[in-house]
Amino acid sequence: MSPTTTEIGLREVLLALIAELLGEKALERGGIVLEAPPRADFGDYSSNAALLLAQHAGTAPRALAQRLGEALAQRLGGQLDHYEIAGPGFLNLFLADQWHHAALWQVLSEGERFGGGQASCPERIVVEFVSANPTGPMHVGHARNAAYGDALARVLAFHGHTISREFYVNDAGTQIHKLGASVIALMQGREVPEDGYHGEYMHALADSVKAQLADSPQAQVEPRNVGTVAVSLLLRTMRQSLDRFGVHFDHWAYESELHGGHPSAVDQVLGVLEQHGHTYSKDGALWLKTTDFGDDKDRVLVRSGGEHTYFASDIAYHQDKRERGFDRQIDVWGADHHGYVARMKAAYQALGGDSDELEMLTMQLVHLVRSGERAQMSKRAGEFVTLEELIAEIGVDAARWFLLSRSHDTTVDLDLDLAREQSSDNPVYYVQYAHARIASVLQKVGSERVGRTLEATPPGRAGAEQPLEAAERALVKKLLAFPAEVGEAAARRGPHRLTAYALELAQAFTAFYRDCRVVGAEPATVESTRIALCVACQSTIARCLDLLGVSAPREM
RNA sequence: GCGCUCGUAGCUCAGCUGGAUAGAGCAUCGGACUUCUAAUCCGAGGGUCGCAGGUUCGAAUCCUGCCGGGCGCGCCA
Repeated sequence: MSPTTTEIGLREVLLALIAELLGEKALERGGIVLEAPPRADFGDYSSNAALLLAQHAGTAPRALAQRLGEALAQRLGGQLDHYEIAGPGFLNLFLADQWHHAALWQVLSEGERFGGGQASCPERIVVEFVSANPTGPMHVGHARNAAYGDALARVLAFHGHTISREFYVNDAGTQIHKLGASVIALMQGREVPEDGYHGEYMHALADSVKAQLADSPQAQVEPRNVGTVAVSLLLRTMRQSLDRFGVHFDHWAYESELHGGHPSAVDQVLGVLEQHGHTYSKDGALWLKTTDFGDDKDRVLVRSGGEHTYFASDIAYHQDKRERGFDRQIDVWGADHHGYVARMKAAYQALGGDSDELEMLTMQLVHLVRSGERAQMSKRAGEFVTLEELIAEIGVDAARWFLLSRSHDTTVDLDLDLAREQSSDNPVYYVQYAHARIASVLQKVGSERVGRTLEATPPGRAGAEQPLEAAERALVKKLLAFPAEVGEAAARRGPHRLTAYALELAQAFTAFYRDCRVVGAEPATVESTRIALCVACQSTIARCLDLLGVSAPREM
């Protein structure tokens, strides 16, 4: 099959022509795009190449566009219907139905791989996300973090990278002591200390800890010990919740392990920093000179009392990830951590790392909206909406979809009423419904007929001469946009783009379904083309939903 | 006060490494149902892209200032 059949292929042809006409150097000028223009009368694809290269070529933009157009028309032959020069020098391409047919079969021939594996430079990437403190249940903010981190990991993996998902467990330090003290207080029927953990879940937790430690009364009064038991119980439920949410981790990294051994990982990393002269002592504490690397003040690593700060553990954890050989580290953090980015990047450089290899993405807040009113989450224990409650109320699919439909750096309003609605007003149901509808159509067609269509070799794929309906062309083009969407979603760390794309694709299919009957279409070649469209569209919708972690039901 | 971030339709948000008449969903209004799943579809209205300058052939997009919202500024985690 000719490489000119896909959107990407077209771009390659165009670039090759430019190199031939103007020399390789012309391509060094970036920004040349070939994209679906905003209006249909600007053609199927449009390029700004002439605008950008006119100066280099020493000709007027429109004249250069004309040259490119002529050369392209010669190269593409019957696949190009015609081209136009528009505005200041845009080259607009109007592709023939023959091209659309070829492109559709190209999509089908790629099968499961369609849109994936395009990363030009595959990397080993560790994505650390959620990492909720194991001192209480996860709330809606964690749900967003989980949905985002997981979808990002899926997108990056599909794009061609090797991904490890990690959850960093803060199971050391004073908070565990506090948790233990709080549980002990409850077990003994006392009030929870002022600075302890309150909240409804603590009572059930205390009961569970008590049951676990029933046969060792002494162990029930040691805060650190009780805290550790409580953490393991909480972690178990967190893991279960995440499991139900469709989020799985490859590795659970425990902060406590960074403190074990002689010397511990933390001690070792402090040694490295000291050795490179990035630390100093002041007021009895050990400081890291993060200001040398762009932070606005230096940070404490070891407090004057001798305890390590959380920061010190975190540096050790990032060093550990470096030593495990990842090319890139992505941390997905809560909104309240954004002030932490500069110091962590500084520390990473102090370790000898390249700060570009470390990306810290901070998630903005989630507001729940119910009956048009914002249900603010309170930080006060016990009043937040938990991940479990969110799943119970709107289900995993809707929860993930809505949490993922916005960019991670903007606050999101989650409308619980809309999310729960099972109608076309609800985007997630609309997309799933399109998928189920295709499954139904294909079932009506029959697997034997579908198989016959897909197995036909190119010459047997008659129908390439059949003119296409507008809705068919539009659907082919929407399908072809998928690889670029995946590429953008991966490059910009923005899986939310795929929710928008999935909706557009579902809309394109629905328009096609309205205008073009599939089952029994005459002649058989037309039916074959439509079956092919259904198959390609179904698998692309399914792929999109899978990348988002949303199910793609075959019937609804 | 300092730092980061956001400000786009009535609402929630895309678009932001500069491109043509700024998009989607919801809401509103007007239409369509002897269908391959109506859990649907078609159409319409709705915008000084916070404000003001600057850069240029061209700015929602880049730069500066201002206004407004959010978050963070500990030898807490």
